[in-house]
Amino acid sequence: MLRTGSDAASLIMEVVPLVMSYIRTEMRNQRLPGLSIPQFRSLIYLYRHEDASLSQVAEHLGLQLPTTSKTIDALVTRKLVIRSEYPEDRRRISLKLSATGLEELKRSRHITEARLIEKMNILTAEQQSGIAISLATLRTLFVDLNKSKNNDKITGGSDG
Amino acid sequence: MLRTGSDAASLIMEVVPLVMSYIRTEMRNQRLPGLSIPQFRSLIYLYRHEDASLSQVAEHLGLQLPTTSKTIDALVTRKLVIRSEYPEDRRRISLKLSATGLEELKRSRHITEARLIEKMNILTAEQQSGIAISLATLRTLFVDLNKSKNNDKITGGSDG
DNA sequence: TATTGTTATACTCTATAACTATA
DNA sequence: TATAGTTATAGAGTATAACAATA
Repeated sequence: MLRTGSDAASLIMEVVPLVMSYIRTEMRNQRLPGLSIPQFRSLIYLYRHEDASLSQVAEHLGLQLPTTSKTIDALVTRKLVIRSEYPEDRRRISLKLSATGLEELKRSRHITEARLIEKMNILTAEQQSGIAISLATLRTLFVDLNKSKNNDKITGGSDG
Repeated sequence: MLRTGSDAASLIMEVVPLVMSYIRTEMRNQRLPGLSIPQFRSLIYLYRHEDASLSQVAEHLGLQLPTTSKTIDALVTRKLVIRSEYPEDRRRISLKLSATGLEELKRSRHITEARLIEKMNILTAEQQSGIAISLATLRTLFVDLNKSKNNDKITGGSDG
């Protein structure tokens, strides 16, 4: 069977919201207040990028600045993120994970991922591998959503 | 490189929200009021399942009944969906796409998919094919979210 | 009693517009 | 003028609880 970009696009439209719905429900069902998905994603970004600015977080998340500001604000209130000044450019803020934030990130990630891993293990090793590779490829396509369009072939994902 | 269910799960947590964010923005940026994602998904379901009940739609979408009720209500108000009685069981309602709903579904799908297809076409044919296969596999894992856990190996996707 | 669906209520996510402070 | 971020406001998406109608 020949599959084209159109098939892949159609499946993205169908499957991504489906899986998203699952993730959202899982995260909400954790005990302790838990993290929302944007909160969770923000923490992951800050885990990887020390001293990020709000704009950087917003761009990575594909959200507007006010939306991101509120999201981060909630995390600061919960003491999961530390917001401090950035002397080199006093318009900017500097964001980083607190020790508590790191713990919460690990805890939350572990619980939700555990359920996903169960599901993945229903699949064969080849299927799991194919999914990992495909998702890494998609990540390269969709990171930095607001950036320019690159027309070269992409060679799969790195990072981790 | 060996990839496990844990790699796949981790990538799902990272990439699915990323792509979701892209889809949401694209759908919102269409001219004419356009469809929200749950509305869009509801129409797709009704396109495939004539005379569905509200519960069936809710289960497919992985949403609670009141949430789904409101979503459908908006579609009925916009005359994209026809809600009628179901004489065999008068507690139920019968939902189906109107002619307008079908048109709107096609239009909305076409616009958003066109952007996705552009992105897919940055990739090689093999990458596109791998993504399509992986997503079809994921679909089989996540459809009917509230159903029992099946422990057999799954053989990829059918349907379309 | 159990099931199907709606209404009431509240909270989160998201956006745009208007604003402040800094460059 | 331009950029970084916040505040104000509004709308959509989601949930739980309480309810009505039917089985």
